[in-house]
Amino acid sequence: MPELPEVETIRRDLETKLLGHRVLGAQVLWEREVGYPDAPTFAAEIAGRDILALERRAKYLIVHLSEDASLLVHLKMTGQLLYVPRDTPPHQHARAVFALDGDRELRFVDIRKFGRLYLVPTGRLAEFAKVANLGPEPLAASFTVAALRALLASRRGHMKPLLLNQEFLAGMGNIYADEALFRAGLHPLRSAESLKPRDIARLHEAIVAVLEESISHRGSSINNYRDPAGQKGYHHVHLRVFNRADEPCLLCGTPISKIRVGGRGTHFCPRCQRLPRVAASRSHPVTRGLTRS
DNA sequence: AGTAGGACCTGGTGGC
DNA sequence: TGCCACCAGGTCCTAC
Repeated sequence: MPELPEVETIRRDLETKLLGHRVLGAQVLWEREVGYPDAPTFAAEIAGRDILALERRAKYLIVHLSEDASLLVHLKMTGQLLYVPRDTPPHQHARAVFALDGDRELRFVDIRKFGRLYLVPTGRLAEFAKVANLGPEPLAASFTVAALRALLASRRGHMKPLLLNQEFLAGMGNIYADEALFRAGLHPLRSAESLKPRDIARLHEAIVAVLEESISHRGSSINNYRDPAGQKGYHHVHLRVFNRADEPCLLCGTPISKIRVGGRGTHFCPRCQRLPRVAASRSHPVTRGLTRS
């Protein structure tokens, strides 16, 4: 599941390989993965453009091209962008192939067909709905404790779904939401309005730390994530709660709990991430038992 | 504004 | 061994 650290790793890798090169042509193998414009137009329009820059916004990879066009890629759960020699045998799950100068190809491989490609005018990128409604970047210098406090001031509801909301904060997914809450000592069902200044400061530190640590390990490969060379990241061995249900907490030894929150598998330590009694009875009457487990 | 549930998809897994 | 139900999750959509 590519989240911010995985997409950032891909961006950095591809930047060293793609800058200054040209897209000779594109072949769309599964038309529904092209979100805009229609697939034939997409393929025709991208041909002949030079690659000027690579940017990441939330979980989107943005490839800036010449003549006022940008390619937006969302990998969703199983998407991969593979940079390979042209004579590499075809991938079974390739959904689009971009021919590049220099006998290379960029292949968009996506087992589950959830990923999306968009080709939009660079000048109108900011108003493109997918980008326009995104919240702040957690690794930007402007994302301070005060900024997080301001974001939280107008929010209610549980912390886990809030961290997954891309309009609240851009780039967190299921893995790093669980990891950040663990690191901050906050229960996933903790209500946003119940956070004290001390909690917000810890959460801020936790969000930045888990994302930066993961980037330094080239992301987490729980299932399908691969970098442009087809290699796994190695941060998943450093995860403290995600995918560790029933295993001992690394801090206190208590078995990690797994519950469903907002329809998502959610991992936490019932001892290190206690739900305050008041918040428990007010926001979620059944959760008091969960803190014991 | 929030919550829930369905839709989109396929591969892997566990039960029988 | 084979079959099948079910699960995984990012985002969008609808309904409440």
